[in-house]
Amino acid sequence: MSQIEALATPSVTRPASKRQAILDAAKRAFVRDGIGAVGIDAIAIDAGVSRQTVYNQIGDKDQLFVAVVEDVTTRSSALLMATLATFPDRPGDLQADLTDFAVRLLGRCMCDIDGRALSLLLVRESHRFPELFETWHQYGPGKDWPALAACFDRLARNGYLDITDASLAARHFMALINADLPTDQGPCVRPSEEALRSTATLGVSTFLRAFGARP
Amino acid sequence: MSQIEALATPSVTRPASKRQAILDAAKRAFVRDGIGAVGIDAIAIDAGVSRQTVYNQIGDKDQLFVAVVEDVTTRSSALLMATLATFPDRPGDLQADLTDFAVRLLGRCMCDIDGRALSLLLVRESHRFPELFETWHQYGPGKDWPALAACFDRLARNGYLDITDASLAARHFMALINADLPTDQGPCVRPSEEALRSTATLGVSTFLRAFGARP
Amino acid sequence: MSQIEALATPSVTRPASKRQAILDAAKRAFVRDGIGAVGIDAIAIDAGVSRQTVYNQIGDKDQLFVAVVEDVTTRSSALLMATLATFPDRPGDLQADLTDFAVRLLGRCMCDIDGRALSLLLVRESHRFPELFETWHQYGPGKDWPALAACFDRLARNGYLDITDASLAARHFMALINADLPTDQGPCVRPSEEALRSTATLGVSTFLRAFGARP
Amino acid sequence: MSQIEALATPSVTRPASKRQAILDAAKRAFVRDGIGAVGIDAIAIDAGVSRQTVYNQIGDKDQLFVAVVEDVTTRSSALLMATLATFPDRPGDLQADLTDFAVRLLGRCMCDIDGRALSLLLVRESHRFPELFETWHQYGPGKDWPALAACFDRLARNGYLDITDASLAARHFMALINADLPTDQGPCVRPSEEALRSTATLGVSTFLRAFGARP
DNA sequence: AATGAATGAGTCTTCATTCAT
DNA sequence: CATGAATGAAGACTCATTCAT
Repeated sequence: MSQIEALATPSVTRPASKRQAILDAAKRAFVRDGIGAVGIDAIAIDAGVSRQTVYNQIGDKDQLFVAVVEDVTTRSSALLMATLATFPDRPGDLQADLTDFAVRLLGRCMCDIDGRALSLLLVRESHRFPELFETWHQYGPGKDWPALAACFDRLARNGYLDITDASLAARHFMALINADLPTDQGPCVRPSEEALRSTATLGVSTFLRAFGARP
Repeated sequence: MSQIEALATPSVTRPASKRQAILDAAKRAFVRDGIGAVGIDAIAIDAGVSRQTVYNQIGDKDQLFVAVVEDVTTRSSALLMATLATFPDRPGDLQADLTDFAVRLLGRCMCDIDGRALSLLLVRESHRFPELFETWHQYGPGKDWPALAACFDRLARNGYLDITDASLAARHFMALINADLPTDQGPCVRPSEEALRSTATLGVSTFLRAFGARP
Repeated sequence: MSQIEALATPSVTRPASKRQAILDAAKRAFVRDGIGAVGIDAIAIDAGVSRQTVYNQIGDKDQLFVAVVEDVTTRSSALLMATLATFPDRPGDLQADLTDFAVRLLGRCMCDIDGRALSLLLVRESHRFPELFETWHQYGPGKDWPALAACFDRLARNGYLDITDASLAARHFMALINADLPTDQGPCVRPSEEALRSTATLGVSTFLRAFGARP
Repeated sequence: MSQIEALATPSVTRPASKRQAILDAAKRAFVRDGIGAVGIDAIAIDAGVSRQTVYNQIGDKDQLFVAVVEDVTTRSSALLMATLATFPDRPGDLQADLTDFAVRLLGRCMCDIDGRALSLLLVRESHRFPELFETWHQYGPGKDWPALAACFDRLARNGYLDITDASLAARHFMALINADLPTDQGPCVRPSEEALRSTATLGVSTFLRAFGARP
């Protein structure tokens, strides 16, 4: 929030941000404990608001879950698209630039620890939220791999890669750069920058051994 | 149980198998709904026993969870080791034999849908079962990748692969053959045999592009 | 049981004594934990019989309680009457003989730890066992103070005491010799013989200071 | 609460008194039925609050029991000390003044019907509340008999009694004035004022026959 | 007679939700 | 908006009792 905005809302800056505080607290609680094991009170306290405010602003627990999923989906989707925009279409140093991109992607995908846990939650509770589940399937994480495939397609057309199936290359790229990340390593363990770069380097290296253009 | 055994034990096969029936039902329920959302009654009904029998045979919910984890760990670990024993050390057709092995591995790893979901559960509830978590970390799934690495090391020494880090090769191999499997695709979706073979073929293909020995 | 009886019942000596074993175990459990907190299983195990035998021999929990109360009432009443029969009507040494009698009485009244606890139980559950409560009130412990009063009346008539109300003397005698006994001192604490004799001596001493015949 | 206070606090006297209402209801229920046979719901209804309020204000059943014991201990101890302060150190009419004091003491000791029953409960459940049991043993009822003994000691020094062991006199005094009170006479039977005076008169009479100073 | 299991009831405890202040 | 309380509905766990073996 800018200073001007802060000045414009003298003492009641919250009304808008309270909703976000609730959503953040709820997200944390949901991914940490699961949807059924969280108490509304705990969320309210963590968000610094009263229980009633949760009900006033958002509604009951199911509505809260829906709101959290929508919030996270929107945010992480935008983040992912923004990251894809940094794909090196015409790299100077293919190995180095692709590794940098992979590090950026992982750095975001790890903020996706939340998104990932939410996905599992959503799958688990899919029978209770069929519409949300559908929406998420269509506009959710899967929808973005085609965008990544397009990136690799451009890179191949530019002569940097030797691939026939850009979609497959995208999937294997993702698999390789994620290979060393401990996906089940317990809650809230954000890997260090070095770990990210290490696994990205190794993954890109293998990727290029398989798909790098050969003279 | 063979037909002969079935005939030999007309009506009293249960006493021993009731425990197993409970564990199986509990495993299904836990991985489907999470540990907190399952009712003991539902498990008992699913297992075809009475609620009391659950308490008599195993104990309360926590003990039930521990028993399930131990049971699954033991079984899946044995299965994995048995599968690793079929690794093609001296393959006739490298691509084909490695793909067959990958299919076998995936066929077991998918029975490991249970194991995988249990892992997530265990991570989530690790603070409530610290000892179990520790044991599982030491003797659990991670301990077997070194065994796979040893397989690849043998393969490389036999001249079939061009690798310097067998452990890395093992990790990337696993990542590639799992790349197309929808890990979060909802509960209990066992991929078809064709899907398994397809993803295995693609994964092994890329793997060999990267690490196959070149003449 | 005599040897002949033992021979007559070769391997099934219990059928008769099992009932008593159950009643004893039930009594212990009831006075220790209260009627509601006891499990039939615990009683059965303590009695060394199976749960079914309890139901076969006696019936459900209420019938078990009734049987225990009747058993204890019968036994302790007989014991008390037998003890009263040893009252020193014509003592050689009034102080000493009365003290000996008090010690005997206390020794029985303390075995009556059970009886006492049962009384409290019966009072507490009186609304559930109205007939038993009535019977116990009529034939129970209260019915015996008149007998003790008669003893003191005889002693007074023989010139050893200076009392006008034998019943009052009996009550005060009981109060005094019980004064130092820790009635609430926790479960199953049987006072030592010395403690019994000490409190009896002090109580009888005060009693005789008040009611001893003066020349 | 005085009329003035009642007027001054029109409708919101509760917040503080709800806790007390719960404790009172719980005390009644515990001493009536025992700790295991009482339902939290019954206590809540009797206290005029909701079940949740019990849990919010105090906690689970064990904490409720602890709170009740502490409350009763504190109150009855204060009451007893206040009553002891009215002991007639220099009585005009020894028999009459001592009887009046005994009546006051009994009137309080009967509020001790609660305390007494609680003692038994505490003894029975002592293994589950070891610390509470210890505390109660140290600061509980026993600690006050020395105070009564000091009263009798003063009375003797002033020439009204002929005793050598003030502590013994105190214990026998208590035993005698309690002799006719039906301690096990069922629940919540508060003796009439006449019964109190009668038993006090008889007890003090015997006490003075034994220990009254003789000219 | 003893064992293991089944059934149904009951209790404790927590939670989501709403209402009054 | 926050606080505290009330309500109703769960679910875990225990128990008494009965059956079948």
